[in-house]
Amino acid sequence: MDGRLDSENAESETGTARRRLPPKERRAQIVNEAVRFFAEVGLEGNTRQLAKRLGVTQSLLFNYFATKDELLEAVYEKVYLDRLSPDWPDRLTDRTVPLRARLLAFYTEYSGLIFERDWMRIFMSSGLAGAVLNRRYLMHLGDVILRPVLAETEALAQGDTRPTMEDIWNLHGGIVYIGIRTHIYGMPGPDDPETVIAQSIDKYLLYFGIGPED
Amino acid sequence: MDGRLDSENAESETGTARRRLPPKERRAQIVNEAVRFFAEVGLEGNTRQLAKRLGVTQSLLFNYFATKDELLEAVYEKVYLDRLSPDWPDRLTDRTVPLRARLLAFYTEYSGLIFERDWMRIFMSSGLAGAVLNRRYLMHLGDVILRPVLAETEALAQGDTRPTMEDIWNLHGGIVYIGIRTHIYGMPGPDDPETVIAQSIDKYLLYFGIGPED
DNA sequence: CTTTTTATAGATCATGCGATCAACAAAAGT
DNA sequence: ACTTTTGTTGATCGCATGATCTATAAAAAG
Repeated sequence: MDGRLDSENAESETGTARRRLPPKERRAQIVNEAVRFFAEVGLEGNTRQLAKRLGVTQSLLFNYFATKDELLEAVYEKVYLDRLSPDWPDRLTDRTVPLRARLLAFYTEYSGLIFERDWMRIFMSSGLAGAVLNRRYLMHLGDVILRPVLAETEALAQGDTRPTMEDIWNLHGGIVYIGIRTHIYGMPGPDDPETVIAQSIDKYLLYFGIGPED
Repeated sequence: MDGRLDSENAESETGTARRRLPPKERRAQIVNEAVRFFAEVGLEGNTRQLAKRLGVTQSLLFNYFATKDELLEAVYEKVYLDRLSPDWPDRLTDRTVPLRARLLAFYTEYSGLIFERDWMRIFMSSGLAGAVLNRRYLMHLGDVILRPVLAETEALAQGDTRPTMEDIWNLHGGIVYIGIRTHIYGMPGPDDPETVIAQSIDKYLLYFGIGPED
């Protein structure tokens, strides 16, 4: 259950065969395992268990991070970083491609990135804890993704109902909720998320009178 | 900040004017405050702080609940109970009323109940912690609300795309996500949630070719 | 008024946790 | 080979927390 050893950590059962790693490497190793660990047990998981998983002393952790909070910050950064690739604003506003195709491309890729247990759980935990990075991430998402989507929808909307940011949040929320259901609540999810995502987008576009090929 | 006294708890500044309450009353008082407390600080909030809020000794808590977990169970029950009034299955399937009106009635009332900080945060915390009550609640919701909605939609759907449970979850998730955004992530929400809810429902119905008056 | 009951307080225990520090040993430098 | 550097350990501190237990006093019972 717990005596989990990293295969690379060749500690034999006899005693402590200590391995020295270059600081960068060890730090990365710690953060990587910490992501998985805190995602599983919550942010209040204790450092001793984490150290045990790493096959390392608890005190070693404090050689790389002054406090547990500092370690958690590193976890947040690791998790949040590069989750939104910087070319999406451009791709979402590339009007040579139908809006439906753009949205579909974004949300299939994005959902592939975030419908992941570690990410989902840490994002939710840190959100509950009021982490600043959390809000920053959502603001960023609003700026570089949702706002462009709003502009693109506005440019194509046919009826008299104009889209608002709330419509985009609604689209977004409906999709993200799939991940919440499965990874936070532990409920069974859809067999094929892509289909569900495509339908979400179609519902959204239909409401504003936008056809699949614009 | 903390020296919060219940108005009914007339402890003067001089010393301990202890008040004896009938067990049922005190128990209820503890659970009520515990809901607010754990919603704020998370499920790992400590019993001493909670006791302080109640103007009561920490040891008293353990006179009413053998363990902290038992107290948390009581908190879950208190929070989850009567959140879904039992007449909704009937009202949702009452075909003398247009489906749009039924959905609107349900979600305006339901959102009024769940778009509340305490509920939202405890539901999310307990979900993350893997509480059984959480999954039970969602199964229940699926059975008594979402499944009927699916049946009603099926009966009225016009096009060739048939609705599935995932469509209902998508509608539901998009609406619930409003509460998550505001109360878990601490982001600003819509000025008027009812409008957003109405639009969600309209999107949903439009997709299946169902008019506002059926 | 007296006795009995019991809700509550106060002190304390046991443990788990974050954090510290001196000693050790594996590399790196010479 | 010897010295220096530094990644790592092991022991330990201080504190917070859940839980226990006995004494107390407010009601209830007689």
